[in-house]
Amino acid sequence: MGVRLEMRARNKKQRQQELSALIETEPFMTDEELAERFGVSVQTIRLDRLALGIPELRERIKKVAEHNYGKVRSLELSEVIGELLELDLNRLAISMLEIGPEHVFSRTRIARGHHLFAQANSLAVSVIDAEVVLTGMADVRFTRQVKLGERLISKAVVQDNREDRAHVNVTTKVGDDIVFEGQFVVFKNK
Amino acid sequence: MGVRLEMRARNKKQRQQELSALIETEPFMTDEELAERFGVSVQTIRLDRLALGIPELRERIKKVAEHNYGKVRSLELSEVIGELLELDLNRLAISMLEIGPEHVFSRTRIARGHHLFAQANSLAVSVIDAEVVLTGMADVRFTRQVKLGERLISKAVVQDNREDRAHVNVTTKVGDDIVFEGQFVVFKNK
DNA sequence: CTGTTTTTAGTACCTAGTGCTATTAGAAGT
DNA sequence: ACTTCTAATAGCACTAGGTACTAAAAACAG
Repeated sequence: MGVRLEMRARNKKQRQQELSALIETEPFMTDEELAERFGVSVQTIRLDRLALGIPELRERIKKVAEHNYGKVRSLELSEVIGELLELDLNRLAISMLEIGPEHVFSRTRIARGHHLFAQANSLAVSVIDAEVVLTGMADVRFTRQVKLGERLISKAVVQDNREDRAHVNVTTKVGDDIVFEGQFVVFKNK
Repeated sequence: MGVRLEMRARNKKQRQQELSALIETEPFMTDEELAERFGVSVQTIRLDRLALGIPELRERIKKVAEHNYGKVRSLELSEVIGELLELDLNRLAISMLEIGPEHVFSRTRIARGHHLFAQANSLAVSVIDAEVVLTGMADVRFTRQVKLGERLISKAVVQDNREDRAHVNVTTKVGDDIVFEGQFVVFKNK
């Protein structure tokens, strides 16, 4: 293997790496557009995709559609953020949330605080048995950074349950480490 | 117009209504599958779609994909939740967030607290000029319910900016009403 | 100049359609 | 019975954005 072959190979390799990255960030490009972008023929792009196992445009679009269809539902429309593991109304609730790429700062891979808050808050709200429950106040502490891939186990315990409001303490752990603590005051509208 | 003609027309009308509804809830069906479902020919389905202005499968998939793509990006991957209107580093920042259906409890159409928190938290973090900024503590109050369609204007003011941490006050309003107030303590990792 | 890799070109085929032009079935009006 | 209408069906040419395959050209190493 000589220098030029290595260089050619590197050109190909580099193009394929860039192609992967580009399609990841911008999945809605046809082979023709990609070919123009890289200054190669459409066939080369097809070969690259084949080599990299990247499906065709329509499959990519479909994937995004199906994926996000479920994701938006589970992230935004479900009653509890995360997966509800236990629920003893007016007493205690436990949920689990796995930190994925959508939860972290891309640069540091550390989870954004509001996702921990969201898990805790939605748990505090759902542990209370009433028609309408809304968060009134919250006092929260983020005691340790949470990284990509970690599993957050959140536990909400009802402290004081009055007619119109309740105090709920939530503690979130990763393994044995406490990463989040919060006191929530929630209001009930019967 | 006789009885039979009306009946035929009703059959057509009814089928078209059902078709609209079906495609709305299940947008990933081909004309062939739809034809089978309704016991008519593919051409009839095509005519129906034409009459109802329903685009073809691929366009429908694309729409879902693009829609959710932008949504997940703006909800989960952007640096600031909402739209950044002003940024004076280490002093003040303002953002706007319009409450859509993805932010509310479907039953009550009231915004979930963690979205207000997310807007405020991300603003408090982004107003600080440092390599890495993470939320350490937060003390928040939700002073008024926020309903679907309302626009939240969030204002973050830096109170105390030390070497390793800063105190940021955030106030969120809908029009002149204060709906959220929070004190955030953020930590800097230089 | 030869051998290898890389790239390009071209063909047949596929899906899920559009757009157009018949044709057929069934009922209504006369 | 004959015409007229609507609804439904059928067929054909064409499209985008591909797959899968074969063949040829280009680039480069030794």
